[in-house]
Amino acid sequence: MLVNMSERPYHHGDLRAVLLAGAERTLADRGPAAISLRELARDAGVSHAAPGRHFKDKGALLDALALSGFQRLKSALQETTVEGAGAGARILALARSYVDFTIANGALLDLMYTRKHDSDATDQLIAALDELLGVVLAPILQGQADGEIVQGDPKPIAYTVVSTLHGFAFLTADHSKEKFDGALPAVVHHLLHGLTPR
Amino acid sequence: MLVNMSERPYHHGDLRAVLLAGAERTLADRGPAAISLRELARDAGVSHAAPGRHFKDKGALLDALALSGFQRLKSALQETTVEGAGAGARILALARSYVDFTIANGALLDLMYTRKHDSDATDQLIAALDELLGVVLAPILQGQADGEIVQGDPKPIAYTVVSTLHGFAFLTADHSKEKFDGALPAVVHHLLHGLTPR
DNA sequence: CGACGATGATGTCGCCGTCAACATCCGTCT
DNA sequence: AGACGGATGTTGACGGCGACATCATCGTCG
Repeated sequence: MLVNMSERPYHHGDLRAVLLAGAERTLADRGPAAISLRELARDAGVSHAAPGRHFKDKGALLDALALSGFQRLKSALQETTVEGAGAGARILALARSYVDFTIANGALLDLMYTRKHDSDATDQLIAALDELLGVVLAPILQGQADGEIVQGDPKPIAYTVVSTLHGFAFLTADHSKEKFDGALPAVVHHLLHGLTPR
Repeated sequence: MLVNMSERPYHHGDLRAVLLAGAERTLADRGPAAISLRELARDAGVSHAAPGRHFKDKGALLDALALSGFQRLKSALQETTVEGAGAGARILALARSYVDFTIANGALLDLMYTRKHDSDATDQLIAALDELLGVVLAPILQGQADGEIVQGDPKPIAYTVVSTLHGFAFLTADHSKEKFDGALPAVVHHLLHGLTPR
């Protein structure tokens, strides 16, 4: 099972991963329309049809890319641990992570949410999104147990949080970072404490 | 300046609009990747290079499509007038409009937010998004004047509202309508009254 | 050691976007 | 009126692309 990484034998040995990495690079550099299987093959030093062995068609490659994006986003959110802080601080930290990911991987995030609509991996991608929802649900349940989050069905609460995070990250990615980034604490504050006077 | 709409002379007379309409149709039916200038030209009964007279390249057509989407979304939100109701009802109505538009024009909404990232019409598209922000800002100012919305800088409040609307609409479009649609009133309630106990 | 499945190479097909060169129409200026 | 020029449409060509069929090579396992 050993692979010689310095030479270039008949079999590449790592082609699938190289193609995905190259695709993500062009995605970030020149947009999704610039992703070309043939170009990726050239860059990998492989024939123009070789990618077909690893991805049924171009869409399958994009799906794999989107899926890896969901996994990384989920990891980023899960690793956002705030030691001993309250529910508000936890949600703010989640929001920061989401925004950071969006800024660092804007085009990838677009792809993640676009591939879901027309793709034969829709089910997998929606499942990945549901896992994201789960990551947000946990701190809410904890917050309810601690009396820091209002009681009631936690799912609509999670929807509210996820909606706001996602929507705000989108605004941040589209406009210049400066314009919105400073607004994040205020937005989370309004999310936590409401828009109506108390 | 009169145009004969029933015959098909050398000059089409309405090609630009026909191309846009056809593109939107394929976008909704078969996704953005299925949009082909040559196919649109065939459907319009015109030569394969004719679209080039109206759109510098394919990207320009997609930009025009996205821009028209922003204009229609803005109109839909502006026409969402709730007679004599409070700020909460106004925001709920805005949310419903946004969700309705998303469900009816999911692929178009994707395009609207994707073209912004890599396009030479980025400025126009961002300006269109800013106008959307303005549509939400107005009811908030009104609500503050009426004492129904918490005082303070209205912009972060508008960001919060827009973020939640956009994010929730996205969730609704991605998952099945049934799963999320019923949650809209609860989400708006949490947005208005906050997540922390009062 | 031989067969087989996985992976890659080569060649081909049709479609696409774009451009250049040419044709036609229409409003406008003289 | 009539010529001109800009806007719009046509024709032909070029290179790139995704997909497929066919052949070549490799590693593995019986």
